[in-house]
Amino acid sequence: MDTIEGAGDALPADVLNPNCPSRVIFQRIGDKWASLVVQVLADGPVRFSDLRKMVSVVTPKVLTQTLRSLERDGLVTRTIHAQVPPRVDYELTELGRSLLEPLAQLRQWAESHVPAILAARDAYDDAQDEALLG
Amino acid sequence: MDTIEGAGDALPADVLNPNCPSRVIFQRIGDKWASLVVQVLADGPVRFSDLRKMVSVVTPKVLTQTLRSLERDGLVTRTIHAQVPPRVDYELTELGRSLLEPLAQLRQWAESHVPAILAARDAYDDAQDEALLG
DNA sequence: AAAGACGGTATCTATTTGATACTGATAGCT
DNA sequence: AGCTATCAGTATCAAATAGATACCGTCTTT
Repeated sequence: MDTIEGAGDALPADVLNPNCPSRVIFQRIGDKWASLVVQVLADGPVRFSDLRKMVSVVTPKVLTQTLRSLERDGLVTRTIHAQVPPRVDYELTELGRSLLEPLAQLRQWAESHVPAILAARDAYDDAQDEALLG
Repeated sequence: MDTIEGAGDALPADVLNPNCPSRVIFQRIGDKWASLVVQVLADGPVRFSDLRKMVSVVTPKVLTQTLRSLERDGLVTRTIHAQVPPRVDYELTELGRSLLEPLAQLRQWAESHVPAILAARDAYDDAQDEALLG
């Protein structure tokens, strides 16, 4: 397989090509809200208003955008129930569910390394302050 | 542990709290360029200009921003060599290296599911077009 | 008749990202 | 001496994205 010079063999050249599909997908996973929504849907269908409560502080516009793109990518289904008041359920597809495991591992990493990262931030910011104040 | 009502027990309430540290970290991981840079640094130190070539299309400003925040979070070190022309090497810290594994798994997922996602996109877009054209 | 639940959309502003041009130090060439 | 190139970034401005806030239509309940 082709590799980028200097990058070693671990990373296929593809990932670095801006037109490469896996890069596109990596950006979807990296979307600010998408991975959070996926995890919230882990246990079954959730309706729009409940999603808003669970993924607090997200505005309805942005939540809609997020859900639309997840739907477009086949990770989530949207089901309208003909009721009043309306009920729209969002649910993970098989594909969406398959994403839960790698996401959970990433979350695990995050949770176990939060202290180290926050400590690093504090140290860095302190150093910056000192440099500014002389 | 506290959980959000309706979310099941798999997801701790913390992750949904906007002030929760793990959410902050999740956004860093989800940063558009950060995870890419980390993976490019997997095999050892890389200098700024090489990073630009490898993570193609990223502008120097954005690359600098990305590197600064990775440095702040203790994932990357920045070493200036007193040379001319200047040489600045970026290298993963132990903490940064520990992120490689979960990232690799995510990438693996991405690569093996690209076809399904692209197919879903095409189908979705076709359906949209049809709806518009009547 | 009035108010509320629900799933959004519309509009406007603030923040982030990106394109492009440029800087300062020095080395090597002519 | 003057010209050009390398390198690691900044500066400046435009474009895309995220976010705050207000509003809509349908129906039910009070």
